[in-house]
Amino acid sequence: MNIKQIAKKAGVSVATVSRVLNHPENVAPATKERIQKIIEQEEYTPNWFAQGLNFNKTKTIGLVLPYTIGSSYMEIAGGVEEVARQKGYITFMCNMERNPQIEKEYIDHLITRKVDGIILMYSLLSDEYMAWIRDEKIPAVMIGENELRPDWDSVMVDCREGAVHMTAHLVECGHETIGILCGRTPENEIKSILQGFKNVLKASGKKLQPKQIYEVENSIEGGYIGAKKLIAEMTSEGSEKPGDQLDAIFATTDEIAYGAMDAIKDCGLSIPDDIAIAGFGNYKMSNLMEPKLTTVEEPYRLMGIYGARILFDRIEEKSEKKEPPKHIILKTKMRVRKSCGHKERIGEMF
Amino acid sequence: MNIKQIAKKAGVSVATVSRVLNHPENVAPATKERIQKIIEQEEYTPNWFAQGLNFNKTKTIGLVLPYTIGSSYMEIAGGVEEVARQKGYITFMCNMERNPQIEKEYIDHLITRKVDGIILMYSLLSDEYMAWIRDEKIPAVMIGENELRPDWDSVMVDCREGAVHMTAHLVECGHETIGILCGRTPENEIKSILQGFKNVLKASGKKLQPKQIYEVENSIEGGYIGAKKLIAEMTSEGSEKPGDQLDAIFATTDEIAYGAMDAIKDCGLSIPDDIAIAGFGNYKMSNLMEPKLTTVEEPYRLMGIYGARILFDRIEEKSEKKEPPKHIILKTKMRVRKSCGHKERIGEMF
DNA sequence: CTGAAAGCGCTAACAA
DNA sequence: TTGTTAGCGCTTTCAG
Repeated sequence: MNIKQIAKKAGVSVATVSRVLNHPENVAPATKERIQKIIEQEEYTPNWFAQGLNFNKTKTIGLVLPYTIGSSYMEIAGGVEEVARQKGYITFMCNMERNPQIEKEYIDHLITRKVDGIILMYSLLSDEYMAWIRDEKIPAVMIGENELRPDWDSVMVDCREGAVHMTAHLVECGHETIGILCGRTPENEIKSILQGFKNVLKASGKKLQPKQIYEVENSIEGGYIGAKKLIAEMTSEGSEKPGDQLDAIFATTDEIAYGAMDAIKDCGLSIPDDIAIAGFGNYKMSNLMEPKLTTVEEPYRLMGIYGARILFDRIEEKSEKKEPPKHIILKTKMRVRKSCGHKERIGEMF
Repeated sequence: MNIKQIAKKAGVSVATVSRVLNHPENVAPATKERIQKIIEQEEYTPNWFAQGLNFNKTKTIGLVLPYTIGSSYMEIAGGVEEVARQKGYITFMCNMERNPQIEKEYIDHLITRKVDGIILMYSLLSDEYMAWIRDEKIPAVMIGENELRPDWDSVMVDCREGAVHMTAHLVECGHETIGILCGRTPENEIKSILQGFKNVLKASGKKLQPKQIYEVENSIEGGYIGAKKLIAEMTSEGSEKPGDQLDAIFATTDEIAYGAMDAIKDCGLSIPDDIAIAGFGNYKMSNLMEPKLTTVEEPYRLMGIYGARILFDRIEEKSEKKEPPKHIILKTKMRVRKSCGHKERIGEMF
């Protein structure tokens, strides 16, 4: 059923039908009602392409994310999707598998498909490529970058501060030698965690040898392997107790922490008495680990919601006066549970 | 940049440009190359809407899912998305929040947007509504239905068999009284699990009172609350040990099992000595629980991959001769770990 | 308040 | 091999 047939059925011209769809105030009430009834009866919906050809708008956004697994990503995605749905938009899900090549291909697809806006989660794109997106004049917002891109709207988390709090907590719990398992985005996100970690250790006079810092895959397996290596590395020669030189492990991701916990247990060690463990993210399961994982909560869903709101503000923005880029920095929150051995202050801090 | 401008730059008609795009074999090599060079230079891409208006194809599919959280859903989604990407398609993610109203709205959106096909995960739609989708002549495949819809392509899991294996295992481990925590899709999916469970109990002469069967939200919280109630219900009057009449809990979902484990521990009970616990799904974390969770593995990713393949077969199918609906039934796999107290056969069964 | 007709960018049938 | 032109379904300007 197309507009012509509706027009014929109503005994009017296509222009009039189009008007009741787009400018109903310019149609005589009687005609309008008659046409509306027919539209309803026939379940007529304007052809998407024809409308697009005229309006160049799709009520569609693209969401590019690193993986489809991983609760943190999906919570952010859920936040985005919720806002989009409320606004009447529908969302393309683009799983780039943390591969910049795939990310680019997807963005090409999105632009070809005339999405009204794009959200880039933990993007891997170079600045040159971003410049190209800018040229396409399509609104985009970045979520989860850690290095600020001043030219782009973004939502980030103050990971450095989170790491500072956590490291301070670890020190306060009496841990002398703390190892760190760094995973996550290849280049940037761990940087600030590591920075916060180092600063606090330095300030509190704890030693930090290079071998205490370990880079791992951001996954349960990565955490397992990394912890095993770290423990092996931190064992005195001839000691029968593995990891005797290590008091605690700070994992830059809860997922890594899960794997590390498994590894510690596999070594016959107890958490937190032999080795304490701290995570980052506060994934849903962290509260069910044994012992329950002390971690830094990141407000994932909120990141998605804020990101989407900024995007829709841009989309609806009158193109004449563009506001300068917005940068939202969200705070983390300590979740002190049992895995770090803090005796008194179990509960929530900060 | 549009086709007209390219044509002018190349000194040819738009038809010729269109030809090098769609039927390059019908263009003289020299002209073709010249035009291609210009297309590349100008980074010209045909207008999506104009093309759509002619082809009525979008290289786009829609994926409707119950939630964006929950590793099982996202694994299925990941499988779909992978196949779609390989085929050059891009996927709309429609989170219906397990609400049939939202599901319908999304499907309307998808149809309006002229997607080439739709995948419905754990759909809540009535048969009448499905008939309406049929009228729109848009290919759709169902993933995760349990009641077979003979008219529709579908990928399902043989949950009944999985439940049979698990229940048999529980019995074999020596558990007399087994409670079951039913969650998941409101109406259908648990049905066959429950059926398998009942059959085995009956066959092995175990008792099964109504109070051993408990319906819960399909979530960690649901599992926690449900287990608490179940335990309370199954405690002898005057007993100081809660749940003394209960030997094991079968959760129809790993998520429910997680919550239940937490509840059991909170009661001061040990797993599996006081109460054993079994799950269903084999989510990623089940291997990290303490004790490690014995569960029935569902091949989630595969469900997505198969579903997508069927869909693309349909999409590419010559409309003349339609093949009859395909129904793929995937098998589950036992993952015997520690939470059920089986002493000898730790490892994999079946 | 309504209709005729041009145009959005592209494809393909038909002619040359 | 190439060009001309009629659509695809809709919106909107311009007349009436």
